[in-house]
Amino acid sequence: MAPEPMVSIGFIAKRTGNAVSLIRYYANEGLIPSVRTSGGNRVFPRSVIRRVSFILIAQNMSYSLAQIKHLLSTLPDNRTPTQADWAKLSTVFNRHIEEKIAALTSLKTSLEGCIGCGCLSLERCRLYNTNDKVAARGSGAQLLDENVQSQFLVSHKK
Amino acid sequence: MAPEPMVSIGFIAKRTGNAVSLIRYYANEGLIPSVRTSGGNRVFPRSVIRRVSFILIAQNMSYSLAQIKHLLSTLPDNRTPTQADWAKLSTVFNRHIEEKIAALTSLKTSLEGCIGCGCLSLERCRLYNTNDKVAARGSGAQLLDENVQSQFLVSHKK
DNA sequence: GCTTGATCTAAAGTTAACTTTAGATATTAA
DNA sequence: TTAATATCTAAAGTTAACTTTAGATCAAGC
Repeated sequence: MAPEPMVSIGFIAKRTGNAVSLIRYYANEGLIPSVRTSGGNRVFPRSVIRRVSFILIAQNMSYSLAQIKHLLSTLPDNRTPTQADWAKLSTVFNRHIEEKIAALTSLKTSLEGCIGCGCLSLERCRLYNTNDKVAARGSGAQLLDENVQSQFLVSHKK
Repeated sequence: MAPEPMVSIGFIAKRTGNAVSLIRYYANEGLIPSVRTSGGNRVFPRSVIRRVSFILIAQNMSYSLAQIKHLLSTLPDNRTPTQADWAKLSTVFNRHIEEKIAALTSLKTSLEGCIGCGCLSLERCRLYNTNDKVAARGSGAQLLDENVQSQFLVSHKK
């Protein structure tokens, strides 16, 4: 295989629409691979653009950087990821997306059933499978559990 | 209407599964209404349980507290929200859920089409409508725009 | 060779969303 | 009434995810 062309940090920043400081931050955090020029500047394989874009998408899905780092660890650091590498990662990711869609769909149904109508009964309102396995933000945030959602949907019962 | 029974901060905390400090924090931030006893302790209408639960659900959907405060502003502060009050809020919220589901579905389709298969062409991969109107975290986080996602999905093109 | 712009490091600053602490008062239960 | 428990305030601390700053070096074009 031909060696992949290396690009500067500014190039990555521009191509992904981010600040240079963010790319440097990700590099320091070990989220994206880089090597140094003889002068000490970082250079990146072009494929890092994909990696950064993946990070942004995953963040949008409420993954923490720690979780993303873990996800990305299935990609090789020492060579450019192949189609197969990305496909493997994609499979895991896809399952998370599906779970998230299912959770939202369930939440929507519950809201419609419980708030939209005049329903006041716990029996009809109780959620079954609304847990969101994906979202979780480090310290403060908790996963919503069934308990919480039930209370939201049922608390009008005196 | 019979006056709604008032409950303590500890009661709200326990019922919603949160720390007392969080309930106090929300009260201070104006996210939930409260009044004081003669001694200075906060007391809440029971309906605040719903409100807190709503906050947790909305946070799980990546709303910031500022956005949630805005959403909740359609609920009356001076009286217990009626079914109709919640239904109105629910309508807005429901639309956001639908948008989010649509965005995730689109992302999923794109991932399957672009990464799962051997597709390398920009034409077949480009996303059209994946913007997520809901998520946005104050300072650091950006909305994913079409640009970023395209780059992720297409960057293997040399 | 020189100037200009890009990049470097290390450390400090920022924001959101909380929690923790300390010391004081309120409330409840015996 | 008294002890135990709950709550209060104000201020400081915490964590994640960044950005900003300052002063120095690198790299590119003329």
